[in-house]
Amino acid sequence: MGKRFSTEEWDGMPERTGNAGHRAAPVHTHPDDVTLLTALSALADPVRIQLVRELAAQPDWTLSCSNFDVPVGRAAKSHHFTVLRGAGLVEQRDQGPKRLNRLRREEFDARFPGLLELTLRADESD
Amino acid sequence: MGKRFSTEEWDGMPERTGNAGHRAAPVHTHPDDVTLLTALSALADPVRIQLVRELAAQPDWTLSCSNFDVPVGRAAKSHHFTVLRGAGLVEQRDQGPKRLNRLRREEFDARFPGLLELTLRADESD
DNA sequence: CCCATTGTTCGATGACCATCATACAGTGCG
DNA sequence: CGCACTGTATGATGGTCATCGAACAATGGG
Repeated sequence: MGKRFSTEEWDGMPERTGNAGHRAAPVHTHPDDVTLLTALSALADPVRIQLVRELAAQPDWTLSCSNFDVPVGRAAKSHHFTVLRGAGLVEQRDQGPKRLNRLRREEFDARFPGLLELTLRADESD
Repeated sequence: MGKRFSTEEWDGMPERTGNAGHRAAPVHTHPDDVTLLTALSALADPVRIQLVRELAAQPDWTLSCSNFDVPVGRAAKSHHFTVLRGAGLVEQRDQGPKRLNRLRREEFDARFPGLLELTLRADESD
């Protein structure tokens, strides 16, 4: 399992570290490189729990950041996605001006078995 | 300076909730009444992770608070135990001047399956 | 080539939290 | 009783973090 990015064929892309345009590619952290403390801290926030749940409720690569309905502004939302990437929970891919998201289910669950399932359980009020 | 309990007030108190002495019984929260956010927040702290692990490494009711080896003073340690009780992770029982501890394995695991096991896994550096 | 959309960065701000030192209280023992 | 031990409460402090507004940048469409 050497590949960390889904090296798909989103357009004829040159090198660029898997980035099609001139934009700085988002910094990702593989779950294997994530600490338990980091993972728990990332999920110990109501907004981020919400983001993860909304993300899990839709197919991969269908939601851009602006599509998430959380009660914070753009800046804070961007910050939360940075945290989620740093915890190995979310992968992002640029498509045009948008940044599409994917929940790293398998990888994260392999590193922290059960944690994601626990977070996605429906019977949680807050 | 704040309000302090006088011995007289407490001498008149009825119902000491299963407490043998005159000391205020520790406030417990059952895991069923605990929010996922609360549980994750409680475990998203290096000192508390350490406390839970040390607690899990010994038989129930064998460790008093002072027996735990964490790099904080008594006051902070007491605070951490309050948080752990509030998250349904720890149960405490007074015995003499000491306060003995027990990890609520079954109950907590029933409420948050896998979370405790995840925390107790040995291959975690920080 | 302008421009709306999307997302990031930056500085500031306020809230929360972990920690400490200190004072206080309960317990049991000599 | 007096004392050592154990844990809690209080108030202060410093640090981290979530949030915002505003400025900036990238992208693609008219």
